[in-house]
Amino acid sequence: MDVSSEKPKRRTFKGIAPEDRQRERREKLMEAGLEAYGSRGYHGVTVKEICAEAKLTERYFYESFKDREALFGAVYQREVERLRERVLQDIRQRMPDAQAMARAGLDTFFQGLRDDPRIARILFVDVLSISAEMTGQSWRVTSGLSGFLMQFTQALYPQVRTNGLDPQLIATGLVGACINVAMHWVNSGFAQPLETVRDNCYAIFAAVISSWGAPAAVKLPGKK
Amino acid sequence: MDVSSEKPKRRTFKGIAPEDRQRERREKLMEAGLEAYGSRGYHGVTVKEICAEAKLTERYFYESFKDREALFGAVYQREVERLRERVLQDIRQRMPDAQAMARAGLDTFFQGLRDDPRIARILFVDVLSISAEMTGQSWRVTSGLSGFLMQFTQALYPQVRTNGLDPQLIATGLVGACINVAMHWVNSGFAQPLETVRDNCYAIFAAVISSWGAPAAVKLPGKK
DNA sequence: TACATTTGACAATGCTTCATGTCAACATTG
DNA sequence: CAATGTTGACATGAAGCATTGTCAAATGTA
Repeated sequence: MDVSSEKPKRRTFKGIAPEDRQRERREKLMEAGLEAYGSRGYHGVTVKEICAEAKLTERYFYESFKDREALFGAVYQREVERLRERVLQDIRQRMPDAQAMARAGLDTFFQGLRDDPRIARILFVDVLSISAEMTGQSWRVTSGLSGFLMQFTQALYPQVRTNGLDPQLIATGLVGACINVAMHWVNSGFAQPLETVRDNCYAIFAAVISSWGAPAAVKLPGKK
Repeated sequence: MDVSSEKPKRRTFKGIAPEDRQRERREKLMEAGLEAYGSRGYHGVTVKEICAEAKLTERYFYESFKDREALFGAVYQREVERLRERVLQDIRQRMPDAQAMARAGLDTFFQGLRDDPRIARILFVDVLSISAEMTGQSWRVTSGLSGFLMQFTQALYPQVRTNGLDPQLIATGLVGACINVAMHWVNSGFAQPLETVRDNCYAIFAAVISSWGAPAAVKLPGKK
């Protein structure tokens, strides 16, 4: 009896273990999602299109992701962490030279967007217009970035006098400045050289920090 | 013959001329669109819902607007211009005191968003994820704002030395700072007092301008 | 070779939306 | 009151989409 409840035995196929095959499919779907969402936007893309891009069928989509939003969330999360890791690593390498750290962080940030312009749209635009959950996730990410920036400057310049200002708000503003510059830069097809963009953003950072009386970051960047 | 091409004669109804009725319907649809798009977002709203909100039927929607996007575009355009006019007017009134002008402009900007938080989402979020046309429109609006800001500071501080920086990029950054601060402020349910938000944004402006060697805007805002 | 699993192509279902059309009730004019 | 424009409620059609299901061919296992 009980024939209907037999579990099918999973096995290798084309010399690849079942878990590996599934991981590969998931990977292909993530890449396809990055491509589709990053170029046409979340709302302009169907599951079918993603599957066609990944050369898989809908069945495998729902094998790895509950729905369209789950795929976007996974892509978003991965790209955020990739970019964050790259930036953090380059910042750490420049310790403890504050100016070099800030410049390297900006440099890597913009370089990451130029290397793959698709992620700009995903990280800064689409994520805000999908659902309350995704919006909240984005909000936490950028808030975390602001918090990091705040702690970063306060650790570097403990003597700083912020004159009654709110460092968290200032950090939010600086993050917004970078994001807006990045969006316009991407949107313009990278009209300016990377160094120009990085230097101008750094100049805003430096101006704000030096207005707090901190000494190190004042020097304006000369053209190398 | 030719009975079928008879045009119906338009006439008054409930004491109101046909053009006025139509204008009123259009008005109600714009208000309903503002409410719906501003709270649930463009993609979370159907034509039916907007009509229900406006207490009109679909027929009257398509009387005034070609499609969903046209309504959003009209709402966006109107709210941009309303806010811009308010800000410009308050800036003009403070001429030529640069500090007062900048502070008044920021003040009115944030006040406009607090008065009607729905427009924040429409102006800064949804417009970017509808179509290439709407994205371009938003891009032109914020670029125009950056351009205005640039001319504004250059006119006020003609002696300014920007040390090889790109004023257009800096202005883009400053606009982005305001927008990001505004979004987080709205999103937090206006956690900070308006004056705090305004002062902190102004501090970023002042820091950047004073880093260019301009004298007037240096003074940090004391609590009134 | 016999049989079970995996895969791809695609059909089927059920739902939602946009956009247009129908029609009877109501308001206005003459 | 009669004729006609106006309105609201609802029907309809066409399309798109998410999700599940079917089935035969390809592939691995015993």
